[in-house]
Amino acid sequence: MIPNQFCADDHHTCQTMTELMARHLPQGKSLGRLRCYAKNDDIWRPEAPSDRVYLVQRGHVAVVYADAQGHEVVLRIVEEGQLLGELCFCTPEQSLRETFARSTVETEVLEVKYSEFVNYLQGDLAALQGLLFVFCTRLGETERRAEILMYRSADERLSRLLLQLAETRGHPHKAHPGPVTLHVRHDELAQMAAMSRAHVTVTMGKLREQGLVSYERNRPLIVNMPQLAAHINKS
Amino acid sequence: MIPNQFCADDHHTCQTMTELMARHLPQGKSLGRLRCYAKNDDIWRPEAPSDRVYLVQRGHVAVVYADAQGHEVVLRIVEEGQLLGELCFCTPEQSLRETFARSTVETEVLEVKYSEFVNYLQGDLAALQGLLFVFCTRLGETERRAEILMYRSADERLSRLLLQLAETRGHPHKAHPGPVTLHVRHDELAQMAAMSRAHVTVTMGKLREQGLVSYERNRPLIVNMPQLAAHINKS
DNA sequence: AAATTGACGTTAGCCCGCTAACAACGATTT
DNA sequence: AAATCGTTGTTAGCGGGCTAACGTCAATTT
Repeated sequence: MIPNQFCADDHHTCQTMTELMARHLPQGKSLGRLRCYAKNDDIWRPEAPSDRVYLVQRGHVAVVYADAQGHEVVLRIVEEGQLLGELCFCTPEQSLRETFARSTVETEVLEVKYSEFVNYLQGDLAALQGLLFVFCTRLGETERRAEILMYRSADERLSRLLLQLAETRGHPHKAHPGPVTLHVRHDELAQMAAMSRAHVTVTMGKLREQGLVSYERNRPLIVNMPQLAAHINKS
Repeated sequence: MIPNQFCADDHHTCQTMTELMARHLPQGKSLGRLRCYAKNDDIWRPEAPSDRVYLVQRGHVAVVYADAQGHEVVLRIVEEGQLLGELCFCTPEQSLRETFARSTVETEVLEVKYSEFVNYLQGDLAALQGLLFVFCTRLGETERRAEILMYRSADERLSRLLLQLAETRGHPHKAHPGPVTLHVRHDELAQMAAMSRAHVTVTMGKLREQGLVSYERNRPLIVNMPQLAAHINKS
């Protein structure tokens, strides 16, 4: 009943569980409809009703908030196997999304009507557990994101962001404990750390000089996690 | 089964539900133990195990993160009737909290061991629904907080923060739609908006000149919500 | 091969917000 | 009444990060 039993003692296992649950959710009943999007397509726009949820099958989706001036900030990146949508039972069908959901690469999603999703959940206790996992993981990530943004120096915000990204979506290097690789551009980092792209490049350059990260043109970013963690605790 | 049925179409109703659920959670079984704290007491510290959850009966609790230099940021304010604790099933008993929970006024909390909490949830479907509500509300608030922090100008961050606070914990003025009152100090605003206290005072002064808020020494803060919302959309 | 595109790199100048320090004022304590 | 405390108000000076505008380099397109 309570997901605890499925869960080891680290957060990473929990996140894996979340993805598994999400994968199992609708496929048994062959719910929904498969949709494909090219890079930079909008999956929804602010004026769209939030009457459906999505399961990302392949690719990445950024949830983006844009203010009146068109200033955009990335609220979240949703990856393969994860749920996408306002997962809130308080503001269902009638209300509007107030964000963009935009594919950052070529992406396939399974689109499920909200009412069908709810029906499915009602009949399946395991699905409810899965949903608890999703909320749990999302909340943790979002709190961490907010924590990062409260730091005022660019160095600190960027270092902390890289650490979080490395922990949540980094691919470890063949059994080495330290470095993990990330695929992320400077302008994406800028939107996530609330900095300008130019200053991200400058700051990343300094981190590279210190050996905390390494990257080159068209090479993945390698984050040296233990050293970066140490850097944060004494800056 | 699905909380949707309990829930009207606005977020405020949902939040009320959350509090009601939290109130009903453990009291039927007389779980836990009542504890009292004076102002500025620590309910937990970073090195404490996260083996229990709390229900705030009276008062306010701030969840605070402090880095190595003692720089403190307020992650959340938990109010009367709300759940306090790492509500995550992934990192239970063994792990440590990495934050402070500190009463901002005289506070009473009901302390419930994590294992008892889980037992209770296993037997009570309504409690599980309540938990879903809690997650839902928390996630929404936290995302909004992160969104606020991504803005770079002090004016914008502070305006948006005031609007959020007014929406989530403002007391409306006798049937007037516009202004709501808040009890919050400048240094608290500073910690939430990631600014210095001095600059909060300066910025608040400007907002006051424009008639968007009004306050005086030892008077509650009055936020003029519609005008403030308009101010944001054209700054 | 040439042109175009997309991403990283660099710099000058400016402005915002921080630090630090102190003043003003009300409330509470002694 | 005097002193202390907590909160808001104010300012000078400085530094960090932004804007804007370019340059560089590799990959892709034509």
